[in-house]
Amino acid sequence: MTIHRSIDQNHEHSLSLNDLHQALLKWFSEAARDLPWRRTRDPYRILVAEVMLQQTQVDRVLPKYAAFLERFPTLHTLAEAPTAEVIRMWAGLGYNRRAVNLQRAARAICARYGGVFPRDVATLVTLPGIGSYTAGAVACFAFEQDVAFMDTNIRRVIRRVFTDPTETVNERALLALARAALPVGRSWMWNQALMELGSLVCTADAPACWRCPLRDQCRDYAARRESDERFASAPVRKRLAERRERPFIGSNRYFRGRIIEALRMLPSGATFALNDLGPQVRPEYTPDDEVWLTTLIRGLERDGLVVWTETGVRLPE
DNA sequence: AATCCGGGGTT
DNA sequence: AACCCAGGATT
Repeated sequence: MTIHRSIDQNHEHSLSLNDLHQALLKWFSEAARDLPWRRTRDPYRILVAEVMLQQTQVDRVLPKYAAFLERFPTLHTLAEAPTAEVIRMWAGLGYNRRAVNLQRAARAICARYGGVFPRDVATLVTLPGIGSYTAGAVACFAFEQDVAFMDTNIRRVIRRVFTDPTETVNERALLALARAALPVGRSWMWNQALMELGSLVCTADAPACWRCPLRDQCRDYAARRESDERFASAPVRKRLAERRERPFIGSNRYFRGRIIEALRMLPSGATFALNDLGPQVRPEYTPDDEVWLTTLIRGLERDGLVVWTETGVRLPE
């Protein structure tokens, strides 16, 4: 089935893609949150926001975003700052590799492109920590290009509105649908609106269809209205109990975070001796745990998050 | 395709 | 306790 047939099929009842654009863009202009990264087209500020927002909720990013930009107001200030300082400003956001990669990207832009921000997706994806989503988001939100990209919100909205609820659709097909649905010239607002809708209305479970501007044009809503029992019962889609998430406390990730947090407390340049770091990170630490600790440190070292010398462990300068 | 990578909030 | 979240990189 072609993309256009698939989209047209949604609107066989006299509703066109243009109506879909109108409905969502109108809703966005009325309901959108006032978020700082929507008030700028500075590619540096857009990039910082997009990296922070990777797997991290808006409410948690907001205060960190302001502080980070105050400390590193431009691409150059970030590129020239000590990495330790960048990692410190990342506290509370998690996935600390993002901080290192963000600075590496800033340095690469300065080194490779003379500080001139790349505009096209193909170049952006070559930068560290920038994948297909972030590259598309920067191209669209900073340079207002008509590009489609997938994040968890856009993916969910596109699937519900455009695809058969009984079928599974792969990523490539979803991206093709998103591309075909772009309103040329207004993709900035369109992509923002898709994300805002997925975040505020078309949520993962218990979507608020009654206040959705796309309700009458949504295949998922139509299907669930057909079988009203499923529509009435609250959980739309029960999580399958297979492959459950592993406990976080005690995990590798947990202790990596503890190590970085301990190192952040140190004055700049100071190192943490291995025998002091162990008990700081894990109260019941004994010398027998040294292999366990050094394995963690090697992993952090590989990610560029720590430096390990004879005197001990510290954040990279 | 799976797994790893933080950590806080929600249910 | 399980699940979610403006993903990316590695294997």
